[in-house]
Amino acid sequence: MPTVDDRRSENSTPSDVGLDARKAAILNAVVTEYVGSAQPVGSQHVVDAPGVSVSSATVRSDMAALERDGYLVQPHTSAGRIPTDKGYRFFVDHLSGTGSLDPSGRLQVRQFFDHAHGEIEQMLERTSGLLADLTDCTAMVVGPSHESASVRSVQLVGLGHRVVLVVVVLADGAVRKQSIELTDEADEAVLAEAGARLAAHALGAPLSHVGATIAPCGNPTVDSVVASGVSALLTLSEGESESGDQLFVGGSSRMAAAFDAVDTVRSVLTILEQQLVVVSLLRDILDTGLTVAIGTEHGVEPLASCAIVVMPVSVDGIEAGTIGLLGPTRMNYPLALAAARVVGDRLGQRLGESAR
Amino acid sequence: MPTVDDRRSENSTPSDVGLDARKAAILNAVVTEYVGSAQPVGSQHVVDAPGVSVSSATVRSDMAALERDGYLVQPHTSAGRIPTDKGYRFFVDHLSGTGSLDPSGRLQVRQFFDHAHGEIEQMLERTSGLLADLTDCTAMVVGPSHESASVRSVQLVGLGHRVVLVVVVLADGAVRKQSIELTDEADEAVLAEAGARLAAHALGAPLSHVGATIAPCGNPTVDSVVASGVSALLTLSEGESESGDQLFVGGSSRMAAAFDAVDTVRSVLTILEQQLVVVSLLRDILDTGLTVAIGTEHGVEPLASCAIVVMPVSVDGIEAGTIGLLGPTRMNYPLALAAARVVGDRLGQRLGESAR
DNA sequence: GCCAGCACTCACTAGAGTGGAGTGCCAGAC
DNA sequence: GTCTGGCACTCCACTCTAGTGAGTGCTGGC
Repeated sequence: MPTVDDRRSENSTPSDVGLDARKAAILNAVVTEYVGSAQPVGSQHVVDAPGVSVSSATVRSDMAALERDGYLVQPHTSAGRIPTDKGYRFFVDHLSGTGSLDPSGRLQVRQFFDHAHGEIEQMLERTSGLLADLTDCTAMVVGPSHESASVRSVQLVGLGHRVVLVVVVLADGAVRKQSIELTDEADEAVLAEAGARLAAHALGAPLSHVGATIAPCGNPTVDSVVASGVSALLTLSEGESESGDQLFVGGSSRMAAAFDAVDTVRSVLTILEQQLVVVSLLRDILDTGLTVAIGTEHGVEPLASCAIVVMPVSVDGIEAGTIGLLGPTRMNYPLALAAARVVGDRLGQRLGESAR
Repeated sequence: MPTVDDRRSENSTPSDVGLDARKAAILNAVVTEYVGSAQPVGSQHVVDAPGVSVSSATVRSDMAALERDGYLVQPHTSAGRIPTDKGYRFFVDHLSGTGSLDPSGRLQVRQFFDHAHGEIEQMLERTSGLLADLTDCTAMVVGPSHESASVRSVQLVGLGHRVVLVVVVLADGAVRKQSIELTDEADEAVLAEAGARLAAHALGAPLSHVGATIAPCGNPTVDSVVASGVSALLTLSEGESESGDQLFVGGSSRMAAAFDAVDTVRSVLTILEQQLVVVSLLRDILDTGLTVAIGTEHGVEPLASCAIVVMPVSVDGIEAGTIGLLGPTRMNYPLALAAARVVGDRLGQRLGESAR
């Protein structure tokens, strides 16, 4: 099977790929060349590629066959060839499984995780920047879902003059807050009492399981505060499910470098601004079992000239987030895959350490 | 003085502006036309503008004078005129003070604030989207600074197996968290005790005033937890000052529509990705007493073809954030100013309500 | 001070010509 | 069969050359 680093393909059998070894080598060479140059690739540029030891005439006839089969296109007659989405698909499907980063990239990753500190949100944000730097793609990092995390603590903090902050800590370390306005002033004792009752009510189960009602204790002041508190919890639960998971996008400026049509850039950026769309897009790709979605393979029309590399981040085998890399279809797939894999692994380890 | 809505300028005296009324009217017309069309404006297009009731020949001679004085430029001989930064500066300096939004924009703002809910961060984020929609600019919203807010609550929440979360609530409702890892397991009682000691230590003063040491209480387990807690507080304090205020950027895709040179777009987006740069840029502009910074008036070179409208958001007279609008120098200044003013006012009111 | 008229400038467009990178095809060699 | 060198062909990208028109500056008269 052809590998990323050395494109030896003599040992790939025609039957398992639908393309004989030489055609596969030619296709690989065209993709690699085109990714680098963004120019249609002619037969002459391919003859020196490894695995292709034939004349340009032979390459031409193979390229014509590849075009018939839908792997390549010509922008016009008498131009070189450009890979189609199907061509890219073949390319990524036949990459070796474990392409790795170059040394300087590996160093960058190591340094990043050695110096990473701060809370999870900050780390995810910075990770998106790291990935963008490594790959020259736009990076999307989705944080772990907190929907199933149980409530570990509920506390009421008075902010003065009838305004009270409900602070909820979840078992995975996430903190949520919601301010409520009381009808009457409440002193510290009342807040403590109400906080204790709320805690008893909500502790141990996820926010979504918090009941809407709570038995009154008899003290009307406390009961009214508790009622407000419960509705705050419900609001929080709602927010948790509707806003989806946290998304961090880094390096969106790279999209401007990737295309020269300014409206492509605009429409891609518009998509990136819609958290919900991006998160569910990544979700969808993962659900269909893909790691790379090329062109129209995902359904989002404005991203038709883009490819997306997705990598789940797992902590101790449990999925705890997603990494996504967005670039033009002519992105550097081996690099993107390697970067996503390495950073995803390290990130998973790191999250595991702090969550234990 | 010329106004935004009707460009009557007969009552402006030459002395107070450096330009006679007709020249000012012509300049206004050129700016308005150019903002709309992005095409150099010829003398013919200006003769019908209000305040200009002369022939194109006369307009031409005035335009030549305006060019001599640096308000206009020609891209090339025999082309129309384009405003210079100085021209835009004159334009904005002589706008009527209170341009207002069109009815549909006002409606949009009203609806937004009627339906706005959730905590402050979420609201600021959405506000940036609203502003971008209203003005077709990229919107930047800087949240209130929490640096001087005093600590209202400190709580330790065990997350299991030696990991403890320090949760700090500030008087303005901001919540900060920092996880710490203990050397030994600590039970609830120890955490409560340590939490109480930390609270006594930190309460009432801003995070930056938290002392680095705290007298031991004798119980070595508690003392070790307290020590970790103090260092967590210091880490938080550090984070507070170094990361600057929270920034929300909305509608960055609008920058792609604003320029047709793709590398201008890229360099502008690159700037927008740097929180610290953007926040201090807005700060600087406000500090120099400007509301609008055009072209190179702010020092950031990659934004030379951009203009920035800045509007402080104040709650009860105290500055509590900043609104910024970023667009090309040929942006719609009256609209941007009006939107920033209206949204800034409403946002200030809103923040006041919930913080009271 | 304003304006009609005039000569002039120069980006933009269209069309013709050219060079070159690339192709498809074919006949012959292995 | 498969590969290859050779050849005719295609068509983009580039250059060059008008031609067009929107725009200018200037001038002389009102």
